[in-house]
Amino acid sequence: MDRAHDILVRKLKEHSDLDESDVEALRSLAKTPRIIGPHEDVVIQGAKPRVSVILLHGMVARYKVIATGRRQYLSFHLAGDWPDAQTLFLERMDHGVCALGEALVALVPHEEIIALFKRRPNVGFAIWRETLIDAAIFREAVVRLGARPVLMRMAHFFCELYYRARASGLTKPGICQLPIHQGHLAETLGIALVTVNRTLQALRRTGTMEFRDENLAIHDWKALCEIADFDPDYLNLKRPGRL
Amino acid sequence: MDRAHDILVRKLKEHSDLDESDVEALRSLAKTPRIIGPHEDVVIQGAKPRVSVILLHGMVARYKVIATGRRQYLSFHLAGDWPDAQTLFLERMDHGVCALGEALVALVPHEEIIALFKRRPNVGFAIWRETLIDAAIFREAVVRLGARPVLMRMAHFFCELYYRARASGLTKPGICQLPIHQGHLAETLGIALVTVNRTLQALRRTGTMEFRDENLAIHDWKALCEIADFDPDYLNLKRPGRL
DNA sequence: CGGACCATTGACCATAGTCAACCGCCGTGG
DNA sequence: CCACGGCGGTTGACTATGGTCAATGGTCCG
Repeated sequence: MDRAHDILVRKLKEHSDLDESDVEALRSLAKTPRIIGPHEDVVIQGAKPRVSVILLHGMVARYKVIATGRRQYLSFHLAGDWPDAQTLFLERMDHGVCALGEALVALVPHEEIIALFKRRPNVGFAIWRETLIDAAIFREAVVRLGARPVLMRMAHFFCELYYRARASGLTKPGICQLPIHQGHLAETLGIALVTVNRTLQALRRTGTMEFRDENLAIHDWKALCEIADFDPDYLNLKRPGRL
Repeated sequence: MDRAHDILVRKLKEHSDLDESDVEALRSLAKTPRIIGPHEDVVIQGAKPRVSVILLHGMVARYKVIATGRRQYLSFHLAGDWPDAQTLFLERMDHGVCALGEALVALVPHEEIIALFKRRPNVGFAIWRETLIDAAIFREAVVRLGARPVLMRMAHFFCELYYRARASGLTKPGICQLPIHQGHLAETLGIALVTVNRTLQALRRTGTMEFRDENLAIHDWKALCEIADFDPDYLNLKRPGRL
């Protein structure tokens, strides 16, 4: 699980400073690998996990199901993300986590992590920061759903995902593979499936981006950001990386 | 500022265990009081504050303004809340905080708080938990905006606010004073002002609640929760308190 | 008394939702 | 081998929810 360690450290360094001893301490954490099949749940809504999940490969999504049966996706996660970090201090999962394509995760026991925080507060602060960025992403999702018209909403969603993927080195220039289907978009953006389809076409017609067959192609990043009113500040990444 | 200390400790104890020394350590924090006028900003979007805000009295709201000029409220805060706790580890405010009615806050220097975490990890964990509950509330807001029809959405909003106010002892039985106007509701729930008005009327007609003149009256809590599909689990409060 | 602000109402409109059919691709099994 | 079924995506016709625009009323305050 040395690869797990590298991915985790790389991600935390996107926003936090870690010294040699911090990195060393993170290496010492027990990391149990697990493969998750497409659409399989990694964490069940309502569970009380005693381990945390670090995503090593693939994509997972967090979601809630409400009484009407409708599913709402909350966020999408890429390699290095820690999609259930909040279980460190919130006992019960208020949502589920599922894999989109096939995913590889590492499981780390809570007690080890918390013991580590006491030894090395800086590691705790880095992970705390990770959870705060997570919250910042939710805030932006609130704005997206509450204040942005549909075209802008979808454009903004793709901007965020592309930007984050790029910061983590998961893109080819202008291209990004995402195991996301139109149904996921509907349940993320709060619109009907047919509207997703029509809005994707409208986005294609702008000439700025194209999403089909699980592939996102960015043709004109700057113009797309204009359409989306996208400003990556809220992601709090240290090295913006020119796009 | 002893009152500030009491309010803060009381709030943290809604979800976390603090021992005598923890409480004592929190008492030692410097707390500078400040009065905020109605609609005045407590924290400006884009600022890089070196102090954190603890709300002692009144209500504040967090919001973002997007390029179109539309304002989206993200959350509302009651006495004891720590509306900008994330500035402890995220340098730049991605949103603003404004007072609704008149509000009283206490300002606490970041450096003191962070030094305290190193001495007493448990206090850090309590405040970390506070920020995680904050994130849980944003997640629920995402679901509200993305998945719930308008009547349910508004009912859910009032359920949350009433439940939180009650947990903090800020309600009279079935009654809660909230300095919120219909315009705020529109920019919180992602609907037009006229729709707010009509939906409030629809809610009155259900006989479960009434909101007018800044007063929320709950007539039938259980039925209202049904309409709202409200389940307070996500608030992670220790003592649910029968309603 | 006049103006500002908030709430309310009515008439009309537009965006997105519902319903339903069809296409293309792929994997499976007769 | 090809037929079939399932799934994801696409399209069209119609509907409905909520938005826009505009006017009115009430209350508080200067």
